[in-house]
Amino acid sequence: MKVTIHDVAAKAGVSIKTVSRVMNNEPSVKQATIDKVNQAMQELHYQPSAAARNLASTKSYSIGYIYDNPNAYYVIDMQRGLLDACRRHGYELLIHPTNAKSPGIVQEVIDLVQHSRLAGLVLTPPFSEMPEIAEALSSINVDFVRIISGSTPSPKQTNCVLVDDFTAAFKITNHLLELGHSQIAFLCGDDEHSSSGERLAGFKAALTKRGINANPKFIVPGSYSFESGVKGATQLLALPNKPTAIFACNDEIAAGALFSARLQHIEIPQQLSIVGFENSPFSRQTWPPLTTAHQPNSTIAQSAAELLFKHTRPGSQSQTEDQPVFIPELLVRESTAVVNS
Amino acid sequence: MKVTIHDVAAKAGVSIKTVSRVMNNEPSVKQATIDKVNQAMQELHYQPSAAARNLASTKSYSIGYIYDNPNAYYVIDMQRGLLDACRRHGYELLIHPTNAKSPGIVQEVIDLVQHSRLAGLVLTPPFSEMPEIAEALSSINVDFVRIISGSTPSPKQTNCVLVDDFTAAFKITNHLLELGHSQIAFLCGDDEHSSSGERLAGFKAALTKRGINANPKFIVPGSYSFESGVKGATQLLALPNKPTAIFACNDEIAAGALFSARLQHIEIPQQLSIVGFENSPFSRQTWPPLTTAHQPNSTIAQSAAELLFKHTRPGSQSQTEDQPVFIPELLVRESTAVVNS
DNA sequence: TAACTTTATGACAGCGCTGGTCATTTTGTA
DNA sequence: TACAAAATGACCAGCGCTGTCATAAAGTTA
Repeated sequence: MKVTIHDVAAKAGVSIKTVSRVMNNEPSVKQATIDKVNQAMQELHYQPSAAARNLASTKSYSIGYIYDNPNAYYVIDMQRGLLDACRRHGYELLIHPTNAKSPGIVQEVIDLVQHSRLAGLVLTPPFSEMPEIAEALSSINVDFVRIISGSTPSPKQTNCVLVDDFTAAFKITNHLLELGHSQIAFLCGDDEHSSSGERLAGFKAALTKRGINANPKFIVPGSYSFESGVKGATQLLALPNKPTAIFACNDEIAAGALFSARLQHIEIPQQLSIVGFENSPFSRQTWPPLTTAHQPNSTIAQSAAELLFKHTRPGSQSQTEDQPVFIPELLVRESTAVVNS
Repeated sequence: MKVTIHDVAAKAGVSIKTVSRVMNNEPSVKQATIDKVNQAMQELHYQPSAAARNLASTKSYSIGYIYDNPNAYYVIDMQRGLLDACRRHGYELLIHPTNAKSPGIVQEVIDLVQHSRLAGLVLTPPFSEMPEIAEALSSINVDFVRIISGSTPSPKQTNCVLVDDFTAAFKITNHLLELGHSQIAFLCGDDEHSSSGERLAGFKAALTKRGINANPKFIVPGSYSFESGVKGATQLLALPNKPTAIFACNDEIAAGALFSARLQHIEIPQQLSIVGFENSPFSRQTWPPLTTAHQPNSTIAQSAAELLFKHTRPGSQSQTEDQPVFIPELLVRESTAVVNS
């Protein structure tokens, strides 16, 4: 019925303490024993009780995920990845949607951590980019992993999982360049999100490499929303020399741009190519479906959780503090075509 | 530092057993004692250890939300509502995304409940409509609340929160009728989801009331997906006598229908009106934005959680088993217009 | 092969609380 | 004043796990 550590121990023919050792990958366990125990755990579908571990141990077995992201698909994917990692390690996940801009946010986070005795926290934008949160967490000695935009592991930014928006944007831009476009506009996301800056930098780098210098009028500030895409594209398409392609900082913006183009009876992709970023379901449900960059959010989340567990677990000391890097991949669909000059 | 039940007992000058009695509001405790203990708890900022209680007690202090819904916005809204209710009552929320069609799903749910010692479960479609889940849960004596499609509280279906898809669909159809449409087609969602049936029934009822009998060719089976919408609409628009309006069972289907119409250069809403259902963000990000029905998911979720707590708490016995009913509201946007005959 | 050092494993006591069983004290009532 | 009823405490087991320390198995040396 309910399988406990005793069942596993019995099945593996060892003591419960040894099972515990394996779970916590403590040293001094023979490989053969580890295998035996692992197999028993698998066969019995054993799941350690977080409650019991929390009670018995000084350390805690739950981690938190704080978020304030309007993109539900992103959040759901993150949750799934975190949950998977947690299940594997017998941790619990505490989700905490909140408002990042609330004045008492730092205290709120501290209270949450202390009250729920969290082992650590996973932070995504905007929280991962708020220095005050990182400071507060450090000051109360709580582990956390940040998922941030960046291309190169830096020794200063430890405990991070990087999403290489720069390189992905570079590749997307190259795709456009290869289709013959040179008049490419860029619709920015929110300034506060560094992902927007990274993507813009990748965009510019690709242009520069081809000897094209970006037309300043083609770089439109905005935010990560459909509305912003509509507005930005409308502005661009009113220009005397229109761009032949638009790089939108995410799929929602791209969908907005698409919308705006439609309003003006501009055919996509014949008269205008549009690319998005993220591969959110939106990108598949526009007409035409968007060329975009796929971000493996669930995998990224898992990786973040694993990193957190590694911190928390003194047993498996990581030699070098590694910072996984994920590069979103170009996904060509029907919103881009050879330039029509 | 950490204050336990012993500290409270000492401060209040009673035994730990009495403190425990107060916390669990067991009978046979004098009011004066209750007050003394409560005061001690307050002064010490005592917070009972959820871990210890969960471990020691047969009852539990967390509820679960099992879901398998491709619609991330729906899930996020539900989570938020549940979380709010949990916070108010000092419960924890355990989220469990899974695959409803997996063969071992019933066992999985049972394992989850037993392993995590859940006080109860909130079920949304498709789980809320799976009799085997309800039976399994009843058999192991676990409380649960189902969010289901239905218009009238039935004494048989207890512990339910109802979403009145019938009435909402009736209203939407009326909107179309008022615009002069009589040739209205219906794109169904999944057969298994009763919401699809309810919406279809509401649709038919509205037609019947106007003395129109639904053309059987205009009722197209399908599923809750973009692809299904594309397919269904394509089929409809190939008919010799095309419909002048399409009622899609949800926004995704509607988006697919929109897509299909676009492919055939049919102008929306001039040549064809399309309505969706749900008011998901999709519906705002199509061109044109969809007329749809808004479902207050977060509020519905809160209501479900409250109902669950009421069950769980023997203290506040509800006189009549109430079944809250929510009616999604018509939201007119630009995908519908007066019929062009 | 004895003597000794490592390594691997097990026995056992708790973590903070609940739930049960009785014994005891404090009330209320006739 | 006597007695039943209500309120409280004392005590124990145990939830499922971890931490500590003792012990057994394996490896090493002379």
